[in-house]
Amino acid sequence: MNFLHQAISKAFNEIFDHEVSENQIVLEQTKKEFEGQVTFVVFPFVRFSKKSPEQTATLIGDYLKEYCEEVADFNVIKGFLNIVLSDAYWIDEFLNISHPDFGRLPSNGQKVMVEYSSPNTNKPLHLGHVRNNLLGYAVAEILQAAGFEVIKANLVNDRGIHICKSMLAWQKFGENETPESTHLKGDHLVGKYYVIFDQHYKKEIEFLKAEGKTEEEAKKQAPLILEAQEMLLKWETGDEAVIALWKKMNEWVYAGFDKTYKALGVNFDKYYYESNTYLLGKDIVAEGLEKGVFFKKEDGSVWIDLTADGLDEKLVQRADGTSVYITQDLGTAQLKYNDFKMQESIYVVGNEQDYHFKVLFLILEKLGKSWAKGLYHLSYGMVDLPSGKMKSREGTVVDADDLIEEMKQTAKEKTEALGKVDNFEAAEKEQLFEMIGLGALKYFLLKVEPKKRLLFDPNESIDFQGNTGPFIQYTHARIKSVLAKAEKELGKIIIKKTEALAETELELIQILSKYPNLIKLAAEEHNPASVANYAYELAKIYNKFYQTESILKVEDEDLKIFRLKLSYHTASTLKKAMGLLGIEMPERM
RNA sequence: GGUCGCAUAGCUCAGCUGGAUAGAGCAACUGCCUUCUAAGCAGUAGGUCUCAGGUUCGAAUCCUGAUGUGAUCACCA
Repeated sequence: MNFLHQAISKAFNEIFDHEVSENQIVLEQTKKEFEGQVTFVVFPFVRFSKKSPEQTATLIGDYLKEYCEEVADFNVIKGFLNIVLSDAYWIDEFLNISHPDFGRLPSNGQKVMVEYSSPNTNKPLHLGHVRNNLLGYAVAEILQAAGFEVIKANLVNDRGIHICKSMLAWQKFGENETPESTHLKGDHLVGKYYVIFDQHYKKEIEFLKAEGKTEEEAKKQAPLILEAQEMLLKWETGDEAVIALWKKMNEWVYAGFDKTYKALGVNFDKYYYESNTYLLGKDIVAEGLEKGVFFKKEDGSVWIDLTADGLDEKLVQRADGTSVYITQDLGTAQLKYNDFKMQESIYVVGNEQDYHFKVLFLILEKLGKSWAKGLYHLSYGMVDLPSGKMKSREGTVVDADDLIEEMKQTAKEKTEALGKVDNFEAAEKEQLFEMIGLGALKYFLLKVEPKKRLLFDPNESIDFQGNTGPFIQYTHARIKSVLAKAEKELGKIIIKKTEALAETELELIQILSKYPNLIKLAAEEHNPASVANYAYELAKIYNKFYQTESILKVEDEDLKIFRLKLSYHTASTLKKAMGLLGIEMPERM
């Protein structure tokens, strides 16, 4: 639409003798109820034109119609200049869409890291992690499509008191159970012992309280927690038996996670392990002290004063010299940068840690790290149940593996009920159920803006109709089915289309031509939801087209080929867009 | 209590950087399969965009305040 900006700018110059730069001119899409495709709102400019809005718009319209061959007509309603572009223009636009590289933005030479998933190794993944994984993956894919070089990173939280709890419980009550002996996924087995720990721990607390201790005392003095803490110390000193147990159980968890990751279709280029990074950051603490950014209290603990920035004083190193959470994050941030020298670094982490990241980034900035401005916390809302927050101890978590399995099952039931897959091979059926089930789940989680909290009702199955993944998948399969019947024609080169474009054809070309800009915006905003919503819009418009115009049965050969090509590019754009969300598209369903 | 989010149809959500009569889906109701896949299409009904001020030609959108709701304010991660 560049030519319109130029022409309108020129029009102001020539008609009203006033400079209006091109970037002051905002064009928007014309509302459906009016004629035209592009609207220019003249209200902000009437003070230059010194004419009524209607007159201003009409004068500009006349100018455009005369000097722009793309402008076929216009109409003016109040201060709105609605511009009708010629069919020739839109056909031309369609040829752009047909280019094989359409929608893949050229490399911008920028490197970005997306850290996501970052699980604890003491329990299996739940629905909240699923949202995190899907968001991280999608954002990474979108950035890549927008021309960035992307590194997907996973910072595994593999050490600490939580894993010691599982280890201890297994040691005490596990009777040498293994994933093999129990046929449990490793992460679930370890998670089981995390729960067992908690149950025994609670009993001990009750016991101590019965002896007259306060809740707080009881929590600190329960033998199990003391033993777990002792185990952590042994781990830190490299005790062989503890390390061996730790390795064994972590391996179980990783094998389990790998399955879940695979089922979700996510992947990583780089793993960081907290057991390797938890000691990092002390150099940075020293650096901060030297620069006077940090200060030391009498007991030897190190702090930063952020009260001038509206935050609090924050501890960055304990009196005994050990690291706290933020210490290692400072170190890890530096490590990541040293490894990749990326311009941007995104942390996909829930909004419960907003404050932490605000502090982390601010500290790095105060330390004068040139790369600190490229840090970004992609904060997303929690996934809540109707009963409130998910709590592992109360058994109200929605387990990721269970959910994936249920989605496949539901997909199977719904698909078989429709009776369309009776002639499918068994393997193709299975693949299809998986695609549809996961498509429904992923779309459900990604169509909502990340920062908004999400409500999931386990009693109400995720929809397969309307604004859903399966609807878009269905549209794709439908197109593929038409195309399969016209393979010969598809090879033919376009297109002399002389007839006027049908309304739905025009709408399709319009939305398709917006795809590259959509990718750019979605990348800037780190927002997969806009890609999801786009795919839905596109599918909806296509279905309208499909319903109102015939494709294979039209007499006119040129028109038929045009519509086939239009269908083809719709399918491929749907597939591309949904691919960025990690959603696969079936050839038939 | 301090700080930071969020608030749009009964429910779940869009709303393109301030524009025209605020849009979808689900749920409800009505039509459309001897015609390219009905997981579809077309239609009816459903709104004081939480409230009150302000900014301006114009506000769901920006500002201030209130209310509701969530997160956070650990020498946990």
